[in-house]
Amino acid sequence: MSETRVWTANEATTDEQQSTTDREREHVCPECGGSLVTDSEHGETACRECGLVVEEDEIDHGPEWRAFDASERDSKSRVGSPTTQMMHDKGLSTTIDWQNKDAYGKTLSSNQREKMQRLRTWNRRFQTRDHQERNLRQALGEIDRMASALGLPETVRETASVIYRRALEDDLLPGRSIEGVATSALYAAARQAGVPRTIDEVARVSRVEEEEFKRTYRYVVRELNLEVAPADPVSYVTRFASELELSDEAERLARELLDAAKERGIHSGKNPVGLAAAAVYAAPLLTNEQVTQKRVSDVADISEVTIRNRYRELLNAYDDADQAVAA
DNA sequence: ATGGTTTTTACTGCGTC
DNA sequence: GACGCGGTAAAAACCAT
Repeated sequence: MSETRVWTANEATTDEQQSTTDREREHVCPECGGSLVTDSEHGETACRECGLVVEEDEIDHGPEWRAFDASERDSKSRVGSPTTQMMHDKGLSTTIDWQNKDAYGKTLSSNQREKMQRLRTWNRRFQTRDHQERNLRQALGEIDRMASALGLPETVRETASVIYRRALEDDLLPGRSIEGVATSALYAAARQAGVPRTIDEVARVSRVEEEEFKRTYRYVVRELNLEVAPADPVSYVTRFASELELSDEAERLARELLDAAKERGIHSGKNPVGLAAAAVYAAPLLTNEQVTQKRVSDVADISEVTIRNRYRELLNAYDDADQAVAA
């Protein structure tokens, strides 16, 4: 899988660095041998004779947004955020031309020139002062986008934006990416709201690499003294169960297993996601549904080994609890 | 930096379909 | 023979100090 990606990447670079002779060769129509003419504006090369369009859109007009799997995400996430592309000029802000000409190309009177100069000054001030605003707006846009992708409610987005603002005010941004901090804010907010998403889930919809995300998250939590309690394993059960298409009975059992484990204090120090994964693996065993460790491992992003270790503990704790009840 | 704990990776053997 | 499961050892990641 990664083979393919590397291959593609290599192709792309060699393409870009293609020698002029190679380019020359491509200026002959493969269909009729006629000469090709390139319309650079549209990045389209067509044959003058037969009209065959050889290459459409060879020029990259913008970033690739969509990633269809993990490896594509890796290769595409290098692109920046939309706003770096959309910076003021492409967006809504106005730029005032430096030439002292009006719209018809006539030169302006000295009176008008002074006026324009003042406008330019204000425009520039406005734009620089706006820098923080834009930063914030982009971050909030990112938070919104990711929250939607993760199905997180409005309240979580609000919490996330509050966290982000605090990070901004405390000068935590210099040295980190807007996306990274935005991602971290959202992850923290979701956990605080009791609707946690796994690190993998969040990383999957984020534009930053998982490593950077985790690093930034730790940093933000520390610097802002955020109080983020360990996630409750139960809060993952519903999602995992539905992804695995478990019966309601099994899902209920999974919660029960976790409750039993909680009472026995199996928890401390263990990854809550691992516990949840183990529960949604163990529960269907008891209800005679077939779910493989592999499937759970894929859904929860937890290794099969960990699932094995945890689910034994879960079942033991459950049995103990049973006996306690019976006695 | 360090040490202790947890998780992952990689490899193995065993039983079943 | 592939698949699911289980165990193990060593590496890696994580966390508090």
